Amino acid sequence: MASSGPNTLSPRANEIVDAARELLEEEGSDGLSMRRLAERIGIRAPSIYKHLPDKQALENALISAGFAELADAFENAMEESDDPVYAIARSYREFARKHPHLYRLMTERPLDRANLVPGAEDRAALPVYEAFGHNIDLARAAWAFAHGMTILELNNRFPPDADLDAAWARGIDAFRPRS
Amino acid sequence: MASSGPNTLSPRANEIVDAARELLEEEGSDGLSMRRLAERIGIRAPSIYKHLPDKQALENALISAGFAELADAFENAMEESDDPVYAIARSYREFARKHPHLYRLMTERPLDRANLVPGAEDRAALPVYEAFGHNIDLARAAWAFAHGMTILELNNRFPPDADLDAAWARGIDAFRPRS
DNA sequence: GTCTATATCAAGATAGAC
DNA sequence: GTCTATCTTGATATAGAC
Repeated sequence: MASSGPNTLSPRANEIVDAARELLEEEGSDGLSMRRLAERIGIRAPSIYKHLPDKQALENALISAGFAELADAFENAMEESDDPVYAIARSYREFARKHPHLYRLMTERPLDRANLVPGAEDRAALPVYEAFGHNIDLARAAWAFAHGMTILELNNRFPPDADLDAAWARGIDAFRPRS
Repeated sequence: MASSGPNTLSPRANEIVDAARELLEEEGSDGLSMRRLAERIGIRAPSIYKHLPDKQALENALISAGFAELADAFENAMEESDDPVYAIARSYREFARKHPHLYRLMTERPLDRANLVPGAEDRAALPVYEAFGHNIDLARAAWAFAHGMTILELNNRFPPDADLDAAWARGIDAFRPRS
């Protein structure tokens, strides 16, 4: 039977979400308005509401997709590396660099968890938990470090001459299980 | 001679900034509009512009004050403790908990450094640098950890049952210089 | 599935009188 | 130093016709 969950969108709705993703990545959250999105598709803003209930639903679809992609990246990285901590850190940083506006959307506000694709967040979290030896406190601390580095860089908070590779390396080293 | 720097505000302007601080702390950045600020003071919004050039100037004054207070907190904490890393981390977390909306304002966007009170940011950064043995990469990584923990908590990103004290402790431990 | 027209709201900022 | 009046912009969203 057909699911009525938040992940089931009509084909047309999916086209709109795809366009929203492009708009988001090009112009950031501020550029992602219903009007501008409609303009890009070639329709009028009110028409969007025939396919998606509101803007929150649009953002939830983008965020869910983001978590799925991040989970893919983590899983691939873990397979190809014998240094899990480094693999996770590098793919986290890479994801954020590649999709800075999506990353912001995914992290800057509370999640509307009830309306995300079920399991998407957990699937992304699991490889992190595993990479840190199932130590939940360590995994959370390491995530905080990675998010802090990422968002402070996106917000231009480090001096222009700061060696961020070195800071990342120092942090990764700090969180690596000690022999 | 009188300075014409960004830190010289008229007495009336300072009253307005004080009211803005209250409004910010009570209602967050979204509540801090020129109209609502004026309402709180008992004047009309356009009158504010006779004392401050624009909203950015208002925010810069708030941010500069925030850095000064954070620097005070760091300096006091360093004096009273023989564990600099812990002292910095605890006072950082305490500042953010006490002034979550100000903390957000101070960290969520690029700084308009040219128009902040000169030296305010540096004065807050110095104790951090010193606490981490003048290791700039370590200091930056530790800052990223602290900011990540803080902002992820403010954004409600940890599970409700997460033991954040434990995650903080684990992170602080990771960044403490090893014997 | 898309349209026009509109409701509703709120923001930052300026001109010019008093 | 404050006022009224106004400009300009832009957002989400709904009603109802086609």
